[in-house]
Amino acid sequence: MMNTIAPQGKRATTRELILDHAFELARVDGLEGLSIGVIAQRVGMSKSGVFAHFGSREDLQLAVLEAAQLRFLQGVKWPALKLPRGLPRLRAIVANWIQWGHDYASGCVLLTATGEYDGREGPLHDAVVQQQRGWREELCRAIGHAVENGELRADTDASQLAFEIYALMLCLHHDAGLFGYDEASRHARMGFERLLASYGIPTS
Amino acid sequence: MMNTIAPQGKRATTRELILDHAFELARVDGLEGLSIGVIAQRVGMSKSGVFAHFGSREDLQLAVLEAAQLRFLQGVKWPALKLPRGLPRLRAIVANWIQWGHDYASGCVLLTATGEYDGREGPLHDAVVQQQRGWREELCRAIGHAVENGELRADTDASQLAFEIYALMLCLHHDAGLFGYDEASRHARMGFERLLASYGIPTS
DNA sequence: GAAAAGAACGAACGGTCGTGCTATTTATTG
DNA sequence: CAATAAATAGCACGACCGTTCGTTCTTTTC
Repeated sequence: MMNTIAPQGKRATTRELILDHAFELARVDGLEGLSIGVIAQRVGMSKSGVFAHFGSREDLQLAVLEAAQLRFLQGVKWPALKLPRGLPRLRAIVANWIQWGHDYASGCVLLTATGEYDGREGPLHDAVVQQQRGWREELCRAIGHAVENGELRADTDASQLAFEIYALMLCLHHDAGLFGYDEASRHARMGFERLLASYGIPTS
Repeated sequence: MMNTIAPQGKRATTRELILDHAFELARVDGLEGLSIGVIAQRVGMSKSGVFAHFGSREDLQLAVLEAAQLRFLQGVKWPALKLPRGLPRLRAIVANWIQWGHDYASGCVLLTATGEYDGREGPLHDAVVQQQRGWREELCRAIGHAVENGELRADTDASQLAFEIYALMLCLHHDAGLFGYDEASRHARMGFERLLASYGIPTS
């Protein structure tokens, strides 16, 4: 027989186990600080055993980056999709994002990665750019729905508002890591409310 | 005789030469990516020659961090001090900051450093925290002057506005590195104007 | 249960890292 | 110019890096 219990092959299972530990390491040391030896130690495997799952260190880094994005979407985007399009969903995205900032105040792989690869070339740079561009577009789309619903001013520049929301979240992570999450999240929340008030329909 | 030409001892001169090259390297690879061997190669010295100027790699990183801050203050803060306190100076700070984002779009040592050390411990973490805290306080002070002058609303929360300004600058660097400076600086400038409009005295 | 396939191990390679040493060269002083 | 001090070079060490390769152990297939 083949699979009595395991829902997926052993290969995929340990691969995810490796990625779990690699993800935690990358949160602190960044993708560039990842070391196959250290990962192997944490997982309880040999270096070559870990290495065999990814043809190279770079492929491992790419896999960790992808895993990080998956977790971000799971925590921020997907739950928000359950809410109706427009302002409710946009609010949910931001709320989830701020919560995400709490869980990962000690280091977010995605943000660290942009800092590590924005001035370089290669597959990792490209992956980061594509990831960031994609998420920004999703943000613009959510804003667009709110405009269509008449919940935000019709002349709203979606990319501008997306920039400003993203800015708040960046600074949230920045401050949460350095000064503490509580004050940072307060600032972020207030900033977002101010944004909505500014871009919202004036309640005559 | 001693110093015929050289305005300062040879030691200080080559030390600054080393820091120049190290600074450029750190812009791309971060402080954690600095390597004494690579620096020595660029400067045209031996590894041990470079090493002798700083007792350890960590001290070199600290020196680079300090040099980076010096340049930031030179480019952003000091020129703004020539303007009168209040809104003019605050505007100058932001304008210089945005310009700084242009010159260093390919990587800012200070920002990279926060990402590298916010989740760790040690002298570098402490130095980064102190640096960031100091600059944020300066920002709050500049905002406070504008409030005192009656150029911003009396109920302005300086730390909140400082957060929002800092957020814009963070996202400027973020986007400039990934998507290009021009659009990013447009967004940052518009965001700042919107902030001033929001916190400013309503022109009755 | 035997045979084939897959996964992990262990050792080793070439390379780079930061860091000590000891010379040797260069600059400063009397 | 000679003497002294400072600056740099050269070399070696131990540690870790990513990677390769052949072997061993475990799992799947017949």
